[in-house]
Amino acid sequence: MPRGRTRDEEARIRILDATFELVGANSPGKVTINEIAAAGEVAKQTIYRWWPSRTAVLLDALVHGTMKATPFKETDNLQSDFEGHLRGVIRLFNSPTGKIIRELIAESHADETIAEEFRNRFWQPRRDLSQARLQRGIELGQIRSDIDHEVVLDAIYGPLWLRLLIGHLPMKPADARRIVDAVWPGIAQP
Amino acid sequence: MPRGRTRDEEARIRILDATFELVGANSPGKVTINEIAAAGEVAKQTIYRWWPSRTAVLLDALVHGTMKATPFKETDNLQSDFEGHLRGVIRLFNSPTGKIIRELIAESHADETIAEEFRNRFWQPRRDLSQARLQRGIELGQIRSDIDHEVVLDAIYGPLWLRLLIGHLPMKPADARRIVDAVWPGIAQP
DNA sequence: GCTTAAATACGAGACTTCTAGTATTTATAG
DNA sequence: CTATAAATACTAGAAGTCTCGTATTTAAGC
Repeated sequence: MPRGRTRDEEARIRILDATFELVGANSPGKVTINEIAAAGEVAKQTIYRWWPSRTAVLLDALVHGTMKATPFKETDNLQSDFEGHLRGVIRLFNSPTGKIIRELIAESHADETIAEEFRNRFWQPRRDLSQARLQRGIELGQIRSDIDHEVVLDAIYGPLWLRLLIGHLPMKPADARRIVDAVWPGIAQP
Repeated sequence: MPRGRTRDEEARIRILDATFELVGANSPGKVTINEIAAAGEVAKQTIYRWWPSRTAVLLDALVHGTMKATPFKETDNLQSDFEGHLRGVIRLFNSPTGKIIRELIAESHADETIAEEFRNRFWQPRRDLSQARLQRGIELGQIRSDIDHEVVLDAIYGPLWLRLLIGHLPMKPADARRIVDAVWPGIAQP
């Protein structure tokens, strides 16, 4: 047991909650560290004692505020499982979470460390989930075995990310069906 | 003919060229206006006389440096036309142009004006090109007529954008074939 | 047990640094 | 005479650092 005052766990949670809420609520512009500190009722230095940068706080807030993975059912109909999962992710992206993701992607451009952490802590776990399901589909003979997993996953989830980041069109939960329908014939076992 | 000294056209080009080169060459971090001014051998105020913001310069530099649209052949084989076009775009995204696009997307997050201009001046023209080709395919009976164009285009080009912006995997020109192959069965006229 | 010292965290806010964008002044081209 | 360009000082705002006083917890001395 280390000596000294212990970390204020409630402060940590207040910081992450405040960050998540501020970024999700405030329109595009940046949320400053001072605002986060004020909203979390915490001194700025308390933030910098535990996080190396503003962006690191954002990333933690994202992971903290989106803990529960979007569910991925496992029925005997793989196609509708994917459709359901995609629909869930679409909903997630249309919530405040979407704004935080956008901001993190933006910041990632200037900070490869954050880019990597984003992939490791947010992107990859979800990716692995879909990937495993795809693999299972192959073993069950529902999916062609000669496909490039990465390309298929990018084709299914890419349109959603594209619309989130470019903003040319909204992405509705109902689009999940269209997307999966468009891609499925190319990957299903004939 | 306007009175007074005329605009220095060479300076304008030096600014755009310098911007394009600096963003493309320098690793992730931001290129500052001062650096651009120095590299273009121009006073900072000369930049702000003609562009409203740093990001506006970036956007002009992108359009200026990527003038020639990636070619879109029109043979009797629509599938391979799409594949060829996608291959071209992949190559473009792997060049310095890719970095400028990433930076612009990042900046767009905090500036909806730029986001809109980016879509209008870079995204939409290319989108329209692909869209027209898709429409033509329908008229020729090669493509199903009941598909959602937007979703199909997002599925074809989404993976590329995804890999550019997330950086989880590189996108090679050879992937163009895999992507189009994956999507095509879902849209081709049976 | 009780007191005290050591170690660490927190709050508050001044301070530093960096960069976008503005303003001013002087020179130069049409 | 008029508008642009160069040079450079200036303003504003935000990230991140530093300092100081205070609070909290463990360990040592008695």
